[in-house]
Amino acid sequence: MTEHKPRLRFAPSPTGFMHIGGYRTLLFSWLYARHTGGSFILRIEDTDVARTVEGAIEVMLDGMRWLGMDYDEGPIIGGQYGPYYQTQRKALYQEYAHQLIESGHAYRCYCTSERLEQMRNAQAAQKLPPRYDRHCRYLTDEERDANEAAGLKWVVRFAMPLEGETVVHDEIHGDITFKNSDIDDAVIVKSDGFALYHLAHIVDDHLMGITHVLRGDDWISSAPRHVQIYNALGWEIPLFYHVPNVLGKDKKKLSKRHNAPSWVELKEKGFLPEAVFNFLALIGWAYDDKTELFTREELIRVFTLDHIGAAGGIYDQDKLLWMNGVYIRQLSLEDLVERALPYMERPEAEGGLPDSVGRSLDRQYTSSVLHLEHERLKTLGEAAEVVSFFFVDELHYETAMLVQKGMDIGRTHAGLVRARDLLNSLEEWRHEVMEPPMRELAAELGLKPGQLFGAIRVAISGRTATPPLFETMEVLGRERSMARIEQAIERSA
RNA sequence: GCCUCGUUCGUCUAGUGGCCAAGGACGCCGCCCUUUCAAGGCGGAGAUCACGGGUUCGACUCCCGUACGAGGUACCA
Repeated sequence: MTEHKPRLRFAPSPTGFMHIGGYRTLLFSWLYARHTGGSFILRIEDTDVARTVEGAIEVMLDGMRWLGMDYDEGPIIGGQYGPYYQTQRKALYQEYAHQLIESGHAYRCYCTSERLEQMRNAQAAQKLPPRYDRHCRYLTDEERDANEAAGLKWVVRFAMPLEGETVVHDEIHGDITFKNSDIDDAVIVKSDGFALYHLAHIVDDHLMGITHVLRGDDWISSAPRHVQIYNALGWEIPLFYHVPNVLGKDKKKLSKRHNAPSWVELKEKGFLPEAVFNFLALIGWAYDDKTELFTREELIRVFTLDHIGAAGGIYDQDKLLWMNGVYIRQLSLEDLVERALPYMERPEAEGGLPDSVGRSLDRQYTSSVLHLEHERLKTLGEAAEVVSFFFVDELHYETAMLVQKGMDIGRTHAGLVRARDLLNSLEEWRHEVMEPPMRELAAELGLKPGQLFGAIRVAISGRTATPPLFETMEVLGRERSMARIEQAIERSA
């Protein structure tokens, strides 16, 4: 019944940790599958055993989970088109490789890597494009038998048509035409018997009934080879969408070493997955000329493939930061506390509160602290730093910070003394109660509110920027606030 | 080198022949609000739509070329 529904796949290879650009392409496929009610399949392209990195798949799957993307068929959960690891499909590829050889579309190549290297060097010297010279394509039966008898190792190469053109129909770029003579005979099965991407993904996509292939546009150059293989096998070609890659600030393809964060880093910095999800959807895709804040459900509803652009987009962390702030502000206070707590409670070295602060944090108190900081936060990760003065016993600041613009140490001291006395005389420790008389005091002292309040702000927090002063003091508590003002009075004496 | 793709404000982008002397957002600047910092409101700078030719009554939108950028050119994906 889902037979004619779209089936999309994402096929990562576990050769490293996938960066955020990979998730963007994954997101597009996932969104479209969900938009159409089709299926989303995950397939692990692990044929390059030598480069496989331990744990890469798990981290990748965790990233999907973090971002809120599920899949209908794939590793762990399986599915009716499995297995979903290419290393477990080896026999399948060999079968089709054999079929291609039988039909004359592929051949065994016995060239050694030494010979190939020599050949390429010679081509480079003559400024020719490096291309396999098809030496083994034209071996006689006798030569072939001799090679086999000698037990030479071989690979399978796909025999590209020598003449003519291949047109790749791409839903984003339109038709792209290649001269067949520009494309050499690629290896499709290695000497260890494993198929390469060029063969494996075609066999899999076909057998798994994939209807839409979304992949990075760096695949365009090998796409003509793929259509030829589809043709040779007599299979229907899925719709191709070569989506633009996400670029780094230097406009180069993202690479983990270089300029791309992994989802783990984003999580550690305290970006919300829903913000990252929203942000990612907007690189290379746009709904209209103004809407850019979307919930997951909205995105699923409005996401279509025809709005994907053709040009590569740069990953702009500043905008992500802004969007994350928007999402944080939309959180209820309870949610904020719930989600910020783990960040605040991690070790100081990892960005948490100073280790001197006992864990676990008092929820009620943290909640009132976060209430004040809510609209000021851009990431969950920065919470600890910004609110630490609420939790710490000792404040560290330069005495000079107490002195506000247009003030001197003497007047500051005097102001603090008068403020202390006034505050001490208050019946209630609520900001509405503190503020009016404090304003009067400032006026009486001939000071601007900021001059008096600024000094107190530094006294109670050790900082020049905090949430509104009296609310801060209310949360900090009477004891602690007065003790800190007292200290400031001593320091400024 | 060869092949291919791409090119609208610094960045993400809207724009599918007239609605565009190009709209939104981030960032930046200024003003307002204001006890600081944010948030919010208002305003501003910022793109001769890479350049040059066509096609057309009319082009950011179609075609060709050039430049620049990127990708590919592996028994990697």
